[in-house]
Amino acid sequence: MEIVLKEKIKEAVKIIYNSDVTDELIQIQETRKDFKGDFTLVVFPLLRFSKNTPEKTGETIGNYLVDRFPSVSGFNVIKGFLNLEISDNWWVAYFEKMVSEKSHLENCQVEVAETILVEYSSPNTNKPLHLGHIRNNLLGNSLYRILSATGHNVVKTNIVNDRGIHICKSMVAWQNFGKGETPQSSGMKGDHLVGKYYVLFEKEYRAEIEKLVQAGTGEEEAKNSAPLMKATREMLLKWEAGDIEVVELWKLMNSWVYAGFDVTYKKLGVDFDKIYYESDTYKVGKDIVLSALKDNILYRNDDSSIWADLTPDGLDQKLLLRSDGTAVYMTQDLGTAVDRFNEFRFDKNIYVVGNEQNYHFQVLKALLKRMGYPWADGLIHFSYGMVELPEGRMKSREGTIVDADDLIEEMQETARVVSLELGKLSDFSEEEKEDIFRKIGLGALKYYILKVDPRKNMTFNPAESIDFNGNTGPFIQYTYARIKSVFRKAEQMGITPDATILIEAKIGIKEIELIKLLRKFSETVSIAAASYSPAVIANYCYELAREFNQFYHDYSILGEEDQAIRNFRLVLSKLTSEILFTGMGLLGIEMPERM
RNA sequence: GGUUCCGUAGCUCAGUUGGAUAGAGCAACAGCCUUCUAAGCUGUGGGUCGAGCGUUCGAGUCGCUCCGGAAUCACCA
Repeated sequence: MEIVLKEKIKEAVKIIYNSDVTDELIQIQETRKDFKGDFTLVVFPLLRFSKNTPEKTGETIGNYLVDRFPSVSGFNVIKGFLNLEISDNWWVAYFEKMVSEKSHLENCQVEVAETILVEYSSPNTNKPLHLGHIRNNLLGNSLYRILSATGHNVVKTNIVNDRGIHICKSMVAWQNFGKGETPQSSGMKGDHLVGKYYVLFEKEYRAEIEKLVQAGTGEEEAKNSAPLMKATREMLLKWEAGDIEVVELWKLMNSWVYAGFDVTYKKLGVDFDKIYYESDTYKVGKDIVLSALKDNILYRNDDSSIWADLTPDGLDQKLLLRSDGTAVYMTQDLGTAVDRFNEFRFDKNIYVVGNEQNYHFQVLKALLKRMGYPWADGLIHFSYGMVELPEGRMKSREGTIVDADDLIEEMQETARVVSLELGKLSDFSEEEKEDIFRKIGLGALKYYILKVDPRKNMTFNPAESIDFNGNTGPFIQYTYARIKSVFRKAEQMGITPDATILIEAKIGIKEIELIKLLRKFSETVSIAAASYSPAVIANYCYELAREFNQFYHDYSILGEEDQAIRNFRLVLSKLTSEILFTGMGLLGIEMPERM
């Protein structure tokens, strides 16, 4: 409609003022709710042609449109804004077209489908997942869904940080203090068990440092010479050398962690097409670094560590291999990127990684370009904000880490309590009830996280549990369940919606408002895909649900006597439920049929 | 100190390329269930959009300066 209006206005300016206008001067937007009308032309930019007041210009163009364009049923001019009213018929016809479309995603398909890798999750195998990882997983997974929905060929990847000095820490701690404890013997989830030893390492390590400092050793010296740290460094060297005993222990402890992660991933509803392990890719990275050294792209320091000089790129010196020859984080990321390109020939490689690593990705891209990989341009750091507590960052030392498994459990528990209180599910089996609690609890959590602009830091207050009223996941799920309920009732009454006889119905204001919102769905998905923002879809779904609830409150659907109107409202409700289902599906949120 | 990001109602957040009187939810208060699910709907109060200057017919949005906060600049990941 906007496009047609633009053409008509162009034509009007041509005929009335004898001038050619460029598209960007014709600004059409939706009319604000407090004014009468559907679309608004901002007339200020056209004053240079009309050489008249904004009011006169608006009126002249308005008159022209009403005379020549039957879909424009009326207009009003307020200040420099020409508010155009579109006829009900046009809206109903448009609605009919929407209903007839096979898929609600039909209109947001990209012209050129790209191969896009989305890397998300990226856990360390030394501790369990926490709230920060939840944001990462939900964003990454939703991004995958959104990009796929617009027609791209998307591959979900995960890089597991399964090697490195931090992994050795939990291994050393387990060796020294573990007494052979296993997930089976302790009854602990594997990732939590390994995490326990990582925490223990830090504790014991600090104690050692303190002892040394008190004995007169310097702080730095103490950190380096503490027996636990020495043991850890030795273990890393042994690991890189392939020492059998170390590798076996490493495999064993990692297997515990993976079993634990799998449970959490499953609960969150995320998965991966291809999992990379740094224990594989760091070697590729090392080779790349060494060959770049040969080509004089890198340099070797006196202590034989290897560096890149990125000062010409406005960056710094960057270490790529330690003096003892072991790899750092950057080394393996180089390897992973090259590995991936060789396997997938991606157009884009999106890293869902927190904004604390902005610098890292700048360096990674600069390095790859320096090394002559032109595809490095396709590397995109999807930099999302941290999840903070009211008092600031989560800190393991202060025990403020919000554990992922605990949080998911709490959410389901809250859903259970609220649902049982409302008591609408009494005729369900225990199993069915649990499934609904799960959907609601996770819906609340996922929506809470995803409705926020991913780029921004967000605050989570553990003291206030996540809400189930207002702008929340359960609110939208509830709206959906309500519509489903209407349809169950309609079936009982022997009424089936008929999408082919809509035009006979007279429609009201709320109904047009709903149609307007439904119409914006595909555009919203396109914007979300282009801006990598699930939040855009979350907020859209909320707006749609709110609008529907108003309609639902103000109008009777099945109680309507006029059959054409009743049918229209049924079809309208049906489309709303489908859009809500699809939209929330892009966020990875399931919808219960009843709640 | 350098670089980057952020500052919108008491709290948590929206605010497409600059457009009209800046919006939601939570919390508070007041209403609405003999009628399709009240996890809902309606209303009231609550704002110098961190501050200032500039560009513009028009700035929460763009530019500059300052204030406040965060991240990063590791032989950590």
